[in-house]
This record gives sequence, structure tokens and C-alpha cells, in this order.
Amino acid sequence: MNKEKISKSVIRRLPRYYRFLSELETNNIDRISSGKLAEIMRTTASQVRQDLNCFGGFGHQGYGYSVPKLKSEIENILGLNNRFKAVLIGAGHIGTAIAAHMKFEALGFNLVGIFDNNRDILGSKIGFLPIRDVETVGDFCRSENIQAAFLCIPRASAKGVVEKLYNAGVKSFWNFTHYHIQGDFPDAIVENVHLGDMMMTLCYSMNEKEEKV
Amino acid sequence: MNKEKISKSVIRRLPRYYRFLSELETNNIDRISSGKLAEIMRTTASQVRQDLNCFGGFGHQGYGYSVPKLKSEIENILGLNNRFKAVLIGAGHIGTAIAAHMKFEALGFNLVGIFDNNRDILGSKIGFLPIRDVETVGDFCRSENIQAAFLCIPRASAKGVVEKLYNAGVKSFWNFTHYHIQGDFPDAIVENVHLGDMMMTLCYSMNEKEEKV
DNA sequence: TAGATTGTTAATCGATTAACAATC
DNA sequence: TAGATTGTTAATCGATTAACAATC
Repeated sequence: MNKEKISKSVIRRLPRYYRFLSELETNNIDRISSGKLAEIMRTTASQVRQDLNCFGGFGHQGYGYSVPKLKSEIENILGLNNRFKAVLIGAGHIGTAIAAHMKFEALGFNLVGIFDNNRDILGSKIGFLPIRDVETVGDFCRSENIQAAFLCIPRASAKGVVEKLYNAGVKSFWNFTHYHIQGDFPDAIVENVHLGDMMMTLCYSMNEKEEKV
Repeated sequence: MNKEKISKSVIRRLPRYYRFLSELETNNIDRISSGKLAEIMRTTASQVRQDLNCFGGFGHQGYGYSVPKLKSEIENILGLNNRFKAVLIGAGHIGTAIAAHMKFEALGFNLVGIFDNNRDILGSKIGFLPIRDVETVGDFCRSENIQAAFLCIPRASAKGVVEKLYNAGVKSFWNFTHYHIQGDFPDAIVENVHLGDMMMTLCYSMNEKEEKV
């Protein structure tokens, strides 16, 4: 399965394939051609075949792809059957939303701890998880063998928290702050979410359209 | 300013430039060379110069770029001085987090209305804005001349809501659902946020690293 | 078998990096 | 002026699309 290095662009498309295939499966569609799948995903048949062939020949000539098989292959490639143990840091608006809203189990994770530095909310619960004191996060991660952290804290406190986490063995981060983790921890695995950047991009597109009119 | 079509990759980097320039400005750094800026942004001097030159010659040979000037140029290119009137649909976890947390004014927007379909929370406030009945969103958008909508609702209700909004003149969307707006409204301006996809990508990277070990 | 559709190679397109003359 | 650094052209690299032989 681990032939060559798979390009980032391909990886970023996999969740998309996975979503559409899940949908097809729900609708009891059993097989699909690269052409039809491309149409649904608004891409080209070439790209679909090229992408899928990075991982092996999942299709059958003259037939197409089996939807359930392809779905489960992608599930495996992405590693969604994992239950990576994760903590969430920062029970503010975004943190609470993430904790309450995301279906972690379907996304390869298991959220087992929530931390904040606000004494007033310690002990109160989000779902089934109590909010713990961020001072204790190092010990918690060590004893629970935590592998990932979701950072929903202000930028200013990010560096200190990441240091603590990293030293406790947490090397993977879903980062909502603008703190540049890779700068200080080059071998960390990081997925950045810059919501502000996205809004600015939307703003640009609107602005651009206006200028044209 | 509107020479050629600017590529999407360049646009997506502009907010990043803007953030780092803001930081430099805060630290009272007045000028910077493409090389130094590239170092901070973890890219190449070539790319910095290439990117900035899409919009015009902002630098001075032998000197570099003026930080405040460059920052304000990018601000203009992105159109952050706009105050596009926007509504937010869906006052659940994500919606509330977005409404309470984002600095819209610094990002080119002005949030003027929040809508939900849950009768129990109608009238209660997020910040200064009351939650309104989503049934009334069409009239509201028409009379207030709303230009953008932030969709923080379940996928199932997305299509109906977008139809209403679109017919009321709202053509730009920040979309947290997995509903494919462009499919039904090809000329809409859409910025999708697929949080689940990002988590899957993180999962892939962690999975991949484990396999190597 | 004939038709369909893949897997894969080749061609194209776009984006990034390197190089260097222009010039402050 | 000499040194620095841009703006811009050319070279490289990677990603997407097209084409087609292999084969179910």
C-alpha cells in the first residue's frame, strides 16, 4: 500500500471521495464508473482514476468500482478505523462547539479529555467529559497515552500549552490558533484551521466580483 | 490593479502575508526584504516577490518593502476595508461560536442578523444580536440588502435555506455544511469549511507516521 | 464476442524556484 | 559609487488532463 509518497493534493481529496461514496452507499448504489463519480464530485474521470491508482487497482475494467469496497479502502487509507486518543484544550466558544459537534469516532479519534484555564468552569461538563484544569494536562496525557490535541485557545497561550503537550508525548495537533507550531516543533504533525483567513478569502472574492460589475 | 486573473494559490496566501505583516507592524518593524519575509513565512524569496508582483511593484530595489505600505496594500487587495453585510444561519454550537468569536469587522464583514429555526431560542441574544426566526430571513435580507450568509446549519436544511437566501439577493456563502451550493447555484461565491475533512487528513498523517515506525 | 471502462503512459498546464539585469 | 534587493524572465517541478492499449 505504501508505494511512493502520495501527494498532499491527493490526500486532501480523499475525504471528499469518502463522503460521496458514503452517500452512494446509503442510496444503495453498488457500483460506479470513474466518469460518473467524477461528475458527482465535479472533477474529471482522469483525476479519479489517477487518484485511486495511487493506492492500487480498486476497479474492474469494463465494470467500474464497487462502491462499498472503494469506500472501505479509502476508510483504511485514511485510517478512520483508528481511535486516536485526543484531548481538547480550551473550552471557549470554538472548543465547546468542536467538542459537542464533531463525530470524532467516525473521523479516527476518541476525545477523552477537555481542559481549560478558567477556574470558574472547571468540573462542569461538555457531553460526558468534565472540564479539567489545564495545569494537569501533562500528567493526564502521559498516563492516558494521548496522541493528539485540538487547540482551541488564544494564540498567546498556545506556545506554552504545546510545549507541555509535546513533552508529554503528544505530537499531533489540530490547530485553531495562529501560533506556528512547526516553527518550534518541526517534527509535529499539524493541521491548521485558519477561519479568519477563509473569511478574508471570501471577502476577496466578493470584492473582486463587485469590481467587475 | 486588475491586470490578469490572479491565481487561487496566490489569493490563499494573501491572508498569511497580511497576518505576518500586521505582526511586524506591531513590533515596529518598518521595512523588510523578500528574503526575510520569506524566512518568517517559511517560503522562498522568489515566491514572495512573484506573489506581490501580481498586484504591482510595492517594493524598492536595494531597500525592500515598507511594512505599513505593504500591509495596507494587501488590506486593499483583500478588500478588508469593506463591511459586507452578512447574516448567520444556525445558532447551534458552531454558529454561536462563530458569531461570538470572529472579529468580523477586521475581516471585511458586518454581522447584522442571526437566524435559527428553534422556537425555544428565538429572541435570546448572542452578543448584541437577537436570534430571529429563519422563516423571516428572506424579507430581512431583502430589506437590509444582505450580501453574505454564514451557514452553520445541518446539511439537510441547507438547500432550502440557500434557495431562500439566494432569491433574496444573497449570493455569497461561508459554508460549514457539506451541501454543495455550487451544484445548484453555479454563480454563487462560496467558501467551504469542511472541518470533518480536515480531521480525516490529520488522521491520515498520524496513521502514515505510525506505519513508518 | 463486443462494449465498457479501467490502469497507465504521454501531453499539457500551472505553480514554484532560480537567475539576473535593472535600479535604488 | 558599491551593495543590496527588487521586478521579471527563464527553468524546473508537480499536478491535471488526455489518450489508448489492456482486459473484464
